[in-house]
Amino acid sequence: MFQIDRFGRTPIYEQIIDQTERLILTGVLKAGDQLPSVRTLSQELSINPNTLQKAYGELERRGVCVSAPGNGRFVTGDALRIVGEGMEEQLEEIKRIGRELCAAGIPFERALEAVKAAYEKEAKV
Amino acid sequence: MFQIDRFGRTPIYEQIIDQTERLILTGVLKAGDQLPSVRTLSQELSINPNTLQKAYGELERRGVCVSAPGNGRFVTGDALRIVGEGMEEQLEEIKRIGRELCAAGIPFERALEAVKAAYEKEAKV
DNA sequence: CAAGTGTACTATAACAGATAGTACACTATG
DNA sequence: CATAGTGTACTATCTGTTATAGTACACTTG
Repeated sequence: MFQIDRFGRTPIYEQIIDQTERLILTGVLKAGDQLPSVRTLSQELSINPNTLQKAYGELERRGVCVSAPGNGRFVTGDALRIVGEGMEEQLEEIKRIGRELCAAGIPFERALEAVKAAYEKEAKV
Repeated sequence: MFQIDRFGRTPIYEQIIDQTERLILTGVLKAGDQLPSVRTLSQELSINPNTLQKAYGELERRGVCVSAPGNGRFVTGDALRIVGEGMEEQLEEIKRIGRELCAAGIPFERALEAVKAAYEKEAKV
């Protein structure tokens, strides 16, 4: 369910956050679903419980999940909307890269193809 | 000529690298041009000479510039080509984000508009 | 009560980024 | 030659982030 890359630059706790949000976006995790517990997932991924706690804490701060102490941690009803809103920033990132590509003389068609390919590939999956 | 953001996540030396390459892409810095010296630029930006040395060292490793000890540091003839080739990675980044946008339910048109807007904005400048 | 949950806390290690300071070698210029 | 300005090398230190280890406590369900 989760895949950790220990050698990349992105910290583990960020990978957890990203992948959890991704699971919500793709509908694998729905409102009310229980997230894997800190202990079990930390064992499964061979990471420290504190690292996981940090990731879950951030997701909670964003309103993506809530904790029920003694019970578990669950996806909120707003999770999908909240995660979706974060995509506006991604659009800004695309614009930033787009300007660089233009400055580099990369034709608009190539940038367009990249986005198109991404949508076609994602749609298949 | 250079703008440093001390509060963002991107390290200073990476900002120097990015901005130098950007200046080459936009034609502000051409083959044979001298780069600002380690001492003067470090004073101007209020950063440590070592930090600048690190940035310049990486640019040199990439073949973007060469150092002439006792004389200065200059943009190479291959600089524009080398920097341009790095743009392939940016296209991959766009694909990655594109897939996320698709998963988030952002319509293809919106992603397309973002790229289009970037190219139009850059072309004006 | 027992097991499983979240939470809090301290301590430690490792690493990256940045700074400070010093010293040396080279080149162009006056 | 002397000087100023250039690149280079090196050590040491500081800071913040990331990750780990270990312990302890509180809560809920069965």
